[in-house]
Amino acid sequence: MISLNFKDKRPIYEQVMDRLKELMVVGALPENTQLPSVRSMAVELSINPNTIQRAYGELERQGYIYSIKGKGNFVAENERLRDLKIDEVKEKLIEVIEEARKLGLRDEEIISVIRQHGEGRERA
Amino acid sequence: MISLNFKDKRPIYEQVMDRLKELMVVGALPENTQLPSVRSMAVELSINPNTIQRAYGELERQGYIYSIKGKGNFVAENERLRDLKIDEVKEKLIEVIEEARKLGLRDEEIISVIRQHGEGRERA
DNA sequence: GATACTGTACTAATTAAATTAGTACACTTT
DNA sequence: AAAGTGTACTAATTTAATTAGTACAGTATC
Repeated sequence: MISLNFKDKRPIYEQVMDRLKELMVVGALPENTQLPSVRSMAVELSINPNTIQRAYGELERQGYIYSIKGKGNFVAENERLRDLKIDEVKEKLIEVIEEARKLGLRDEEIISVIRQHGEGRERA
Repeated sequence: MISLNFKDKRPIYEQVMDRLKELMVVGALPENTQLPSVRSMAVELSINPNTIQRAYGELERQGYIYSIKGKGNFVAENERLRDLKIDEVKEKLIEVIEEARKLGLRDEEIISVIRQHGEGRERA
């Protein structure tokens, strides 16, 4: 389900979070799906259960999953998921835009970067 | 010239780099200006000279400054600076755009975020 | 040449954060 | 009761950033 990139110097729990978010948002993990248990996921990735626990805990805090003691961790509702992730991306986008403007780039220049980079995804 | 934010959990050398980049690109530090020596900057910020050395070394590697042994570190040419920073930001922008598209956002939606956020900077 | 700056390189010690290790306890299902 | 689940907690380890200290080379000035 997940594979780790050890070249990446970000913390493991963060990589796990990002990968799970992607799978959830894309629909590979539908809403209310039960995620692998903390222990089994740890075995699968050959890392410590505490690290998974941390990832799950953060994901729950952010609203991506919900957990039921004794039962497991489950994917949150689809609508919720998409909104959460879109908000995250918009946040990032705004940060970059502000940085670009500090450099004196005008909106039209920024937008042209988007258009020039984007090819063939419009009708997807 | 620089002040550190200890709440920020990014490495100090990275904060120093970003702040200097900003000062250089904005023009507060014109091209060929001599930067504070490794040792004096360290005293000013109450941190270790090695940390400044690392920041300067990285800045040179990235092309923002050039150093002359025995003389000091100096701000690179203006044209160079702006291009470097703009490339950085465009890189970041493209990453965010790609993430946004994965979520199914169309270019028009992304662009509308930019326009809605940007107010009053068009004529700056 | 001597002095006092500058950059640069290097090793060792310290600090802080992530990760691991191990244990314990509560809840659910069978 | 047994076997799974989540959760909390402390302690040890590992890793990266930072500090500490020293050394050496180039520049400028006297």
